[in-house]
Amino acid sequence: METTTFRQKMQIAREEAILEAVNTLLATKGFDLMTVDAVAAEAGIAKASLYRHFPSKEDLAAAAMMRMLDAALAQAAAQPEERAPLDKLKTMSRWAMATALAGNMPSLPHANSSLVTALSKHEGYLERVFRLSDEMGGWILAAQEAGVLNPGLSPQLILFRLFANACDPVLHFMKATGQYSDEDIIAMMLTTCFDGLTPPCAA
Amino acid sequence: METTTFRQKMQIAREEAILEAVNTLLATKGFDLMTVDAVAAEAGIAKASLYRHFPSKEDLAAAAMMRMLDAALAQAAAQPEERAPLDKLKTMSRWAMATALAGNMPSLPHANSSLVTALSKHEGYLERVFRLSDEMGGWILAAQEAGVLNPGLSPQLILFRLFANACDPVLHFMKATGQYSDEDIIAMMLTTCFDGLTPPCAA
DNA sequence: GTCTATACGTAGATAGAC
DNA sequence: GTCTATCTACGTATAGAC
Repeated sequence: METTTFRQKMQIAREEAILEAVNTLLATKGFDLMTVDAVAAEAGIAKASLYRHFPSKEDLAAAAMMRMLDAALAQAAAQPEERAPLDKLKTMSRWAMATALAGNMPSLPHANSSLVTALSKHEGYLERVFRLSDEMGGWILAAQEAGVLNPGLSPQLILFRLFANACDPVLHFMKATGQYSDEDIIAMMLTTCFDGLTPPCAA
Repeated sequence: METTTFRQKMQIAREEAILEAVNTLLATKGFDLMTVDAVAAEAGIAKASLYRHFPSKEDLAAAAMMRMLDAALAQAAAQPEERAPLDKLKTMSRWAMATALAGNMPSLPHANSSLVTALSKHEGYLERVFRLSDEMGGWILAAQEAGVLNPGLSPQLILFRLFANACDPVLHFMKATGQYSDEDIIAMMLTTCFDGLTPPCAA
């Protein structure tokens, strides 16, 4: 059975290369402007071969999104048990923004495209989204109970805002000024997200 | 000269109808998925006639963006002189989010499309963006001096965050839950944007 | 100035050889 | 399983009649 196993490994490696290409292209050009030709070229494979691995452009993107969500879930799982919930949330947000600034965060189109409708029915994708939401949702509730997140806010709203950090255009605007390092930008985003634009408590 | 005047009025009315269609389609589908055929159909005009008014799809979108910016500038000009700078900023943000929730905020593609490159060289568009930025930038500085906006933050960052509110996906996520009115959502967005996610000052 | 009809390019997907 | 070559659909833009 060694042959089969080897072939499987090759297959997985090939698919990993494809998804890496999709990831980059989804991050830089977005789904609509990402062409399957470009994915094939970037992955160094013929387009027809690519379609042997993934049946459609939507499946291609869905696989890349799931890959990113798996990375996020791994980040979540890697959080030290003793870390405070609020710090877990900030760490997740930091990771997501760093990924985005590095050009490795695949982003969905805002508007109704074929992709969103496909994803909204995609089991594997939804399962991962829910799992990540549950985990972070737990931290949010804990942080609210601990009094370090505003208990008056809907946990859902907080979750959405944290998710939205990953694809916030402000990240790229600030980067485009050329005045700040990625770390600077992330720090500013975290400060303004959690503490707002108003001055800190006059204490 | 009445004939000419009448024709001009007709021309303007026709172009207004076209831009209204573009505005809606840009808001719902985005630039890439907006087809010129759809614009023509929505405006009740033949595609070839449409190209008599606007030389390209990019010009079409640029005109819609300028129309939106003019509306924003009108909002800015309509602010009562005596209103505090911070309230002027909030009013602008409220207007932008209400427009977005109503499906009337044309949004740019994040990624590099033909539109962004076209807009980045478009005089009329840039002039309006700068004019709006200057006006709001002045209010930001005043609010920082008054101590109601964090003086430690870059005014540019604050401006970007306010602009980003208009196209924040959280708006539509919250709307999709069906639990909140537009006013509720706007209030929540304003609170979290200005005061953050952490609890209010313990006073 | 508006229409119908069409040119032209391109993108997603497939056929069929190897 | 991978390739080259191709199909089909569609989107931007234009030609030419009225």
